[in-house]
Amino acid sequence: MFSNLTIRQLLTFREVMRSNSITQASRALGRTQPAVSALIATLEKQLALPLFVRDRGALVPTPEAHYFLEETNAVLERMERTAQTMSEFSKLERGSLRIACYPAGSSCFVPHLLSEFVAQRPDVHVDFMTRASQVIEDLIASQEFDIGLAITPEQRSSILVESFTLECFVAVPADDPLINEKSIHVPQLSGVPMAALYEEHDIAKSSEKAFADSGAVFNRRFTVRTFLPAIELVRSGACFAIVDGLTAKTTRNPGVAFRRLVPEINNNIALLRPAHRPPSLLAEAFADSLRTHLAEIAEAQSRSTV
Amino acid sequence: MFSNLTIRQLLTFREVMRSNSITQASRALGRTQPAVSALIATLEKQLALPLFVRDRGALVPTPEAHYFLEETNAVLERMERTAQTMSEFSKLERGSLRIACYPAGSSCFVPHLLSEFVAQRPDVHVDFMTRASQVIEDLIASQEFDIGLAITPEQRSSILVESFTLECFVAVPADDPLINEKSIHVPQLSGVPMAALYEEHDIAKSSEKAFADSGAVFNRRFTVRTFLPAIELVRSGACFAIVDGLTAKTTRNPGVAFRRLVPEINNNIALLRPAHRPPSLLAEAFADSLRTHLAEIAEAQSRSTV
DNA sequence: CTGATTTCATAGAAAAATCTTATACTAGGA
DNA sequence: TCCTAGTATAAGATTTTTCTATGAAATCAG
Repeated sequence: MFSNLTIRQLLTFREVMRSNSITQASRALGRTQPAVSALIATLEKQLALPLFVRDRGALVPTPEAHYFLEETNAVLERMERTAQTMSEFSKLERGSLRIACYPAGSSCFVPHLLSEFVAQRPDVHVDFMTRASQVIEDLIASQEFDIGLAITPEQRSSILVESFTLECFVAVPADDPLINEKSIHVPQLSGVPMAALYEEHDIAKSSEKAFADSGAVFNRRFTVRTFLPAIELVRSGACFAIVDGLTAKTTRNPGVAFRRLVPEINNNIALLRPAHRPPSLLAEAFADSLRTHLAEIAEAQSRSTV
Repeated sequence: MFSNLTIRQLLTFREVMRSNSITQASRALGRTQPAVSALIATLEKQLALPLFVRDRGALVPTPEAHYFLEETNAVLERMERTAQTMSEFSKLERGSLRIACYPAGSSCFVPHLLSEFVAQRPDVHVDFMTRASQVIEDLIASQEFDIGLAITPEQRSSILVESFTLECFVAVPADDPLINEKSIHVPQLSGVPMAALYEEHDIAKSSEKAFADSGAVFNRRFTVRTFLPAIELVRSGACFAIVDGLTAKTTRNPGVAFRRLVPEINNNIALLRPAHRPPSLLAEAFADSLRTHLAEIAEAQSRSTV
């Protein structure tokens, strides 16, 4: 019914109303006068009413034209705003990003990347949530979050998983003699007080198994939920800890050093994204950033292993 | 910047979002599938972002597409409403009409035409005002009203005047013997008590002059501002009155009859419209109606004169 | 696993819309 | 009366849109 109306017509009409002249409007729009003349004529035919009365060569808008101008302005303004927003979307200057992250990545790694990512983008909104890895799986599967970082989960059709293998490190107090070792062998930690995650956690299980395999005694002195407090315990000299690679990589505590463990314990973490739904450009971009940095860390660790 | 976007694109996009399929959308829109496919491709290029991800042949909208759909709906709805309104304008089903009318036309003539005019047009709003003829001139000249009906004014460049000459009639009580005359000669009213307008009024002046010219005595018993009360005075037998043609034509009072006056007194009334401004379609249409009926009355009277 | 069906994309041709150039007409000012 | 400024119209060129035909990828039924 009105699908014949075009934005072009509205823009032209608005300009003609502004200048009260077809010739001037044509100049302002960079077109010729007959083009504008024909366009207005078409518009009048489509609306089935005169928009201008030609009074001695001049153009006088009818009351209907004034009404139509108001509507035209409303439509064009909305279009302009929309186009602006879409352009910001495409330039990644606007949008929202929901990120769910497991504790090890939440203290430093992801926040650091995030702050870099949003630095030049004042209109990007971020919803950042720290949860246990198992919870993050669900948050991603249910599409409540765009990007998740967690311990690599089981394969699930509702989640796209990109896994990275990081190595675990030993957190050593700066004033401990072991600080001079390049690598620490499990037997060297036999009986030494340790801070470790609760027993069900992969790293804790792997650690205890490594000790058992080496015939060493795992002296669990502290059980923690995340490695953050563990680092502080280590710093104070109360214990050692076997921590995940991300924590080791991102911790900046002068009282604690990280040394490689022999045999190595691996820890798989993954970038999670909802399947069955295209990502927003922004999510895509930030996922790129995360992916790149995770790959870099994994690469650096595996290289130094060789 | 966005002038390349067309309503057609928005309509097509909306349909594709609705059906989640280019093929179905093309069917719904009565176009071919490649046309829609190309149109969406163009749209994605213009917005510089993907709107759909082709997931195993199916079309899955991106988050940006969902946002764009909301904006699209808002724009299209507004366009639809506007087009609807403009269509109603063109069919004279909607609009507003400001009418200023002098007293003689206000009691019956104009209201009657008006009610007929708006009968099938529930969305037409009317602002009707009764004022003295001199005031009406200004209301029209200042463009506050679209249409005026008043005693014919002096020529003014800000007012378009269409004048009609009506004849004045004698209002006779139904029980008076003069009721049997076809025409009443001025001398027959000599000394008879009369109701007349204030002395400055054209009709009053013409009447007194006619009496003077005939050597008859004008017995002014009542001075009134409008003829409406005069008619009632006549009905009660208190007096006679010489009233304008419009009042005579439109009064439906069984106690009063109207007879032609010899010699005749003319009364010029005019349809007034603001110059330098195009009329709304509605004003134009109602002016047509007024013009037609006034011409009819004038014609009928002048015919019977012959 | 294979053939049929569905869906989207692409290419070239056809059709439609839009623009430009050229020209005519009108009104107002020197 | 001529000149200027404005709009309308016509014809040809250009651009955009659409259609037909076809190919490629995925789903589905057997």
